[in-house]
Amino acid sequence: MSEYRFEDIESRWQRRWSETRVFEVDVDVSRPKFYCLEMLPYPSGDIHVGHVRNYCITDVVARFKWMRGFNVLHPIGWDALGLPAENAAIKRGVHPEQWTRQNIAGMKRQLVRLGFSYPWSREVATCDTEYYRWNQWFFLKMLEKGVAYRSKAPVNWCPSCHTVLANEQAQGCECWRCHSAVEERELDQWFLRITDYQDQLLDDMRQLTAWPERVLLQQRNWIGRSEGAEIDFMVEGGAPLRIFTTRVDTIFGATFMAISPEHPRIEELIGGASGEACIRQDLARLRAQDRRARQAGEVEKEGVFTGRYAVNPYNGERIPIWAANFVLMGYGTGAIMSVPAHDQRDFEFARKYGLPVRVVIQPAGENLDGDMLAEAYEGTGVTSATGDFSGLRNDEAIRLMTEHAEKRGFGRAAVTYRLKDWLISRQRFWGTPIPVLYCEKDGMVPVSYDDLPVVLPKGAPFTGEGGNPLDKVPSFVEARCPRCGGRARRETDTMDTFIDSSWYFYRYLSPCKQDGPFDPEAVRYWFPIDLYVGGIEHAILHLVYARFWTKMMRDLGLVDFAEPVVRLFPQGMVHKEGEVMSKSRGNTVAPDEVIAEYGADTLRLYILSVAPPEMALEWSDESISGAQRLIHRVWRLVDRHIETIAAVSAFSASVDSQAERDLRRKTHQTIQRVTRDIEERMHLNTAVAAFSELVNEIQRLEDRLDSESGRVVLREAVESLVLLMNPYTPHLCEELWKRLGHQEDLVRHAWPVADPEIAREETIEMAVQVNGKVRGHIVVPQASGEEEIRQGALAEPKVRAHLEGQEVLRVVVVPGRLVSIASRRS
RNA sequence: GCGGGCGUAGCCGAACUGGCAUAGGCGCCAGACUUAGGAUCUGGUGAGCGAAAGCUCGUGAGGGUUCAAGUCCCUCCGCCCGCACCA
Repeated sequence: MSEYRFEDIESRWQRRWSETRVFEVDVDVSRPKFYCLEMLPYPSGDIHVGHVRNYCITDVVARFKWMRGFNVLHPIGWDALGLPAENAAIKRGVHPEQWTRQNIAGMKRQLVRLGFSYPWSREVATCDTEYYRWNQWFFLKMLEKGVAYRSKAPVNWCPSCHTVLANEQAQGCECWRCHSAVEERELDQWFLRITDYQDQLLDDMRQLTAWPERVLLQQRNWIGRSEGAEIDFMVEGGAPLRIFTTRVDTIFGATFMAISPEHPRIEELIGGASGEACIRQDLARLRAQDRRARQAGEVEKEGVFTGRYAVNPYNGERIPIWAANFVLMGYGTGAIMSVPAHDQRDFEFARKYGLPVRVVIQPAGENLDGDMLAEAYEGTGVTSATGDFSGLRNDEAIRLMTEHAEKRGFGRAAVTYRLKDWLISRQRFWGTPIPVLYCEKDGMVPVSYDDLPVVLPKGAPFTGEGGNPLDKVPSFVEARCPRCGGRARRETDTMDTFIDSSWYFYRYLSPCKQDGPFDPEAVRYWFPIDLYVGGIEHAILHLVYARFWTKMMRDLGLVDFAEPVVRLFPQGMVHKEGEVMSKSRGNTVAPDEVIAEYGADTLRLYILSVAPPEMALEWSDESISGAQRLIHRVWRLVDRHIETIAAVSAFSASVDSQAERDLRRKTHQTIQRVTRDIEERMHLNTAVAAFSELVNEIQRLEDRLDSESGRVVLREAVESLVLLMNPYTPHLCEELWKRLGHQEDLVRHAWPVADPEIAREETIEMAVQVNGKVRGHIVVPQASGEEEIRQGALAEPKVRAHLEGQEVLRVVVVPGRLVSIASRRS
């Protein structure tokens, strides 16, 4: 009996896969393709079993698709630019590139050790100059089209990361990377006009039928499309003030206006007011309130009267203009009409400052009084006390009142979005240099295409102080203007690394291409991505950017479709001791130790068997022994039958004993189950249960299979098992396959096909219920008719006993399932 | 507050369109084989009652629809995730 030595087996097959380049693929129009993608990992150092889970899922699907005859692209690369490398440089004095390359080498070794089916010739690292040069190329294209632009704007600054952040990356006023509170700064920065695509990003969600609804929902919320109207209120002694509202139907109930303390016109409005100094002091206090708490509505509503009045264009009413902390400059126009009767925020504010509350929408069958209200009424109803617009259903009022504003020229229907343009400048070194120059004479000048790439310089000082190290490299900063040849200063901001990950899946198709970011022919063949597996935390960062990027490329004429990913599959997190496993929590389990003790196949099988891939998985060191045992059982099973099995010829003998029929049936049922579990349902864990059942069944029957035909059946069962398990435990299965006398690599071998005739049960055991309780079982032939089953059920002794003295009211026969008898005392 | 998800044995989890709840694994118990076992194999393992056949209860709680509910509907509880003064 031979021993299962996973170190030998796994290293041998890993070597073979590498030497025979078995996972390398090319465009082959004669075969159907499958593009199986996992999210680009950041090379932080060690991978933990959380990452491993992601890659196990795609590896099972990739190997399965191979065996189903697809031409499978399952590439991997590295999200290799970004802050941690630079922080490591500051801390330890290693260059970010060196740190990154070392980490990549280490992680690559781990991935190879896990036996994943990657075409390594397509490996891409975004810190390769040949990668990021295309970031620069895209940037120049976008600059030409006006998609990239530079603008001064209030932006989010992370004091700990020493750089600005995009809106998406500072949700809840917290830095997505380090969770520091971000500050607002007014800076000149580079943006991408993602807002040009906001409606497409929403509308094209219709195409994303294989994306989880919660991801689409998160994206919809983030884009935050809101339909309403813009109305200009005249300001006494000043220019009109524009507000945005979704409830123009309540405008007759506006009893004051409120503007953000940060509103650009605030100085003008308070200028010359009585008590100006006091007002200014109050404003300063409001502005100093914690930004996050203010945005989250956690601070009490406060404000100050500016001393000025506006005029409601619908009724000519004069209303005071207040500055209020609950009005945010970042949304709409930064000014609102306040309708306390119909908006809870306005209501709270009005009560605090004694401002009038006037009801103008009456709910059906009620007559609300502003002075009596305990809270705002925000529902639907009929307009009242609204002049010419009285007595209308409020949705109708919105339509008519908007029309009125348009006719009179003081307002119009308008749509507001929460999405902001993508701020891509970063004041850090380890990113793609933005390819522009600032000439003393010509101003901002793009680097010419011929001068790409603009390469990150060697020898930058990583001190952690004094801003971006790029600023301190004269050979980088000092340049010639491509237009006039005069002195120019190079832009030292680098790009957000989310740019790198917005299009890497195109680069995989032609990673060495010199004259373009990717080969259009290859895109035509491989795209769209059939399956994209990764963490849910990217629902509105990476995945919105990536969708935008493809649309932008389509508008550049580079691709002819709008959405890159057919099916998105967010895998569940791995937890340990009830918490998400992560480096920052310090509760990671490294695959290396597990592999050293159990082998890669056991780790893979365990991770996949314990929970469905989309659900959270609680890591447990104990239950891994279940996977280990299954592998040992399969190993020994093949081992003890290898000689008898190898001796039998292909299928010939007739199958006649009960044991033979039982095992054949189980074999074909298992093929059906596993195929469906992987292909249709992605229930990768239940397939493992099916493996166990088949092994159990083989062991139960093996002693009764020593005839010629028995050995044939046994061979079919064992070989099917090896084929079915191959996506999960490829080293083991390749080894067993070879021992079983085959030459071919398993990925090249066809997936087994079930014969439904063989898989079908000969007889069916059906439960018989009497008044909802199972009282007996009957065994009927497969082909029984309903009447036959019905008679059998009524004749079953235990059923008869329960029907004693009862009148049968109804008999429901569900063929193949059960019989349900309803009765009552007669 | 709004939106989404989840809640099944001691633990992880099965149960596709309503159809015998608890497949498979872990753990535990017993037995076999063994110099030995943390190896392997076999059997058992939801709760209560019972000598047994069997009966009753049982999918977070309560109600409903149905011949039949883990699954559908209503009310509530708990946990997780997302959004949140968005005008």
